[in-house]
Amino acid sequence: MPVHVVKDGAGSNIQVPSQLQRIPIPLLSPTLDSTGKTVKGRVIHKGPLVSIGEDYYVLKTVVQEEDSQQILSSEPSSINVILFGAMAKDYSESVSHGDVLLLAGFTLAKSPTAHKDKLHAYNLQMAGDDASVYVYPSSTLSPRASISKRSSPLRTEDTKAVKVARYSYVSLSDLKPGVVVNVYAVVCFFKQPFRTKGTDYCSTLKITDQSNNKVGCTIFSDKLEEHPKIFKIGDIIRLHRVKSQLFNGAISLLTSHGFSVVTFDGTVGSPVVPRTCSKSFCFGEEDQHTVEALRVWAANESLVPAEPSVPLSSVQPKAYFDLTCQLLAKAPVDSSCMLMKVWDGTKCAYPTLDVFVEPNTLEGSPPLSKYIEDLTVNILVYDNHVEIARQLKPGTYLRIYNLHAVPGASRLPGNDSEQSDQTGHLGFHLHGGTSYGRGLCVLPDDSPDIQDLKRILEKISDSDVNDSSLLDVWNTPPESIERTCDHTMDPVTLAEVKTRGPPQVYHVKAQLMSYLPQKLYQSLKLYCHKCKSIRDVPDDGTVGGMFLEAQKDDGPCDGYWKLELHLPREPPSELPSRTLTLHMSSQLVGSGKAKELIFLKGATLEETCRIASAYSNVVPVMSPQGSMTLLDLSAPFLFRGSRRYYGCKQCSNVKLRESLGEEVEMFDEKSVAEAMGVQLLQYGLLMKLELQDGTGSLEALLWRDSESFFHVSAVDAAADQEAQDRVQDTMDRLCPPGSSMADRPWLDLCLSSYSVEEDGQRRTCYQICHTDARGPNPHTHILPHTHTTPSDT
DNA sequence: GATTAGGGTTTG
Repeated sequence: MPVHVVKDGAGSNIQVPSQLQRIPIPLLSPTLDSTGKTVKGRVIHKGPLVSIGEDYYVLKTVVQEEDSQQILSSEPSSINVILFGAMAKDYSESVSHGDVLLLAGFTLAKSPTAHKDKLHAYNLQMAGDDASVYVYPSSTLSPRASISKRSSPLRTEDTKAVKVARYSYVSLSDLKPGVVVNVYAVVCFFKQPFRTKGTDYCSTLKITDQSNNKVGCTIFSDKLEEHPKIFKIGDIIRLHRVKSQLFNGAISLLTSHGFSVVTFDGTVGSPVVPRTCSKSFCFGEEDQHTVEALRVWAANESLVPAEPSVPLSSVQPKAYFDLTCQLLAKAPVDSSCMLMKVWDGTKCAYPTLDVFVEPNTLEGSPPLSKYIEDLTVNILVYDNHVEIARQLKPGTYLRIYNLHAVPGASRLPGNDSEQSDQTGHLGFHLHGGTSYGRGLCVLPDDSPDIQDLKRILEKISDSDVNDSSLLDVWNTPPESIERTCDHTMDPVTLAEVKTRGPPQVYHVKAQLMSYLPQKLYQSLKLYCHKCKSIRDVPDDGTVGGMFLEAQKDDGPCDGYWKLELHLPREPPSELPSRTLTLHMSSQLVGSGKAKELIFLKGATLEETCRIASAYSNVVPVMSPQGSMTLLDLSAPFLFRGSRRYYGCKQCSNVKLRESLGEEVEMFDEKSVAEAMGVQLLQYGLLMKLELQDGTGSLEALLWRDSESFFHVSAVDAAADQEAQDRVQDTMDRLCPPGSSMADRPWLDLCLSSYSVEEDGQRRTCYQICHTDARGPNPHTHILPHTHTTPSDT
């Protein structure tokens, strides 16, 4: 057989004649006696098998010298090889592009195509019994082969095959123009592949090595997977078959035919794992050493920034930075802009831009809680990056390069109205173009750069609690989570809890030593989603006083349908009778919904409560300048049955219009508040519990999950005696008045730790979550007690 | 079958 395939492994019985003398391709000339000579090269072109008569074939192929950088010759390092007869057929069936050949028994003939193909002036003709082709298939260069070589170094056939494939690498200081070479280097600048005006994607790199030469490198390929997988400066790159050339007076490298690339993480001491799409690449001990040496060299040169990216919490306005994050959701904005919602588990120190998109255009789930929403930032991705962003799946970990934090972004695609209160907020833009390496890429799941991030984000998602501002978590009503501690975690002692840093979730068994506030009504709070402020629920004395104050204003108020009641003052008052007025929106009267929304002017708190029991929505008002307005927002703005609702003084922008309510379909506290420009405050229960378990004691807050802890809704607890009793019952059971610790029950608690910043100091806080204090039979522990409520005062 | 780009901020 004139074509011999030299297989890897012990099964090969082909011996390459050892007495052959190898001639580099550029040195081949007709004066050379080819007897006993060989040529070695890699197949860079394989033509079709051409039949020229019965059972007679011709095939043309091109091989390229493997070690050409060592040859100083004007002759090209690639040569045409013409195979004749059965050998052509054999070759056609057993040789592939990329294989390495050893050719023997050839003759040289003038190449008729040299002027056209710029290859060697002569070609090799392979015919007759003397001609032999030894083939080292590129698949024998697989890592498997090189591993087996390492584990059994005495297998000579293996060694031969690998030896033929061993590459030599050139220092960047030794590059001569016009030569195809292999190099190992450290990446000091890179762009993710971008579309060219031609047919390919292009990666633009700058690389360096121990010679300290910095060399530009341009990689073209129409296949994205063939591009180097570079994630950060300092990554190690190995390039095979790149061509050196002069550009602007400097040497640069360009992909040549059959190029390949492998990259490695540049961290000293980390495992040397090749990143490549290639199924057949050569990697041995020597490569391992080369990578490690480059890592150590780069570390000593301080080429590599300490951190590959910047967390959102450290981002400053106007900065360009790299971000490592997880994609939560995305939505097209227009043809040249895409919205990506991402997070990295840290909170941006500046308010960030909100971007409105139609919910049905959003791919991926919107943030599951107010807390996660507060950690989520909107990134607008423009132009050339949209193509890449479009292919991303929510959940993917990304690195975004040269992201721009734009302060005071005010105009946005898609929604230019209602942005007025967002001026000054940071907007994140991935601008079009690729300058400064601008772009984005997917980080593989096993990337060392995301392992910590993954753990943190999963922990936040699981516990759903962890914030520098504890109150941010409020907006996740427990009934919408329905998540309880799964109790698969082993309980830990309180002493142990205190030794670990946040954020963590623990399962503990503990007793309640004490709690605050002792007067339960003081635990009722009003919370604003928007400005995160929290305030106490005012007592009836304070609210009643505000109603009396509002009565002093007794002016007219036109434009509404009204019913006036003239009431005498309590004797012995000599003041004239006062007027109590029921107003209704004219529009609602017209549409038969008049009773849905009543405005009440001149009433006392007590009268308002009585009237509220007959109408679904009662809004106390006054009209100091002849036009209707709400009372001071310290007072409830709305009465619904026994429930009272408050608005945020800071965040409300009250506007009562005559047509108010006409657009409202269902009248509840939310829609009424919205129609009047009131930012509705939410009720919550806030308590501080002192726990102990024999190993130590610990203060934990009860806030986010207090409603499920007590089986009570906070708004009911503010209005309803029975709900208040339930809270008191629970506390009396956990901490019976006058009891000793021995009498108190042990609780199974789920505890979240999180970090809070106060006056520049970080402090660890704990919150009880996912815990049901009332157990399976909530009504079995009703103990006699006295209680205090807001209306008692 | 050659060409593409050849680092150095959008203008939303």
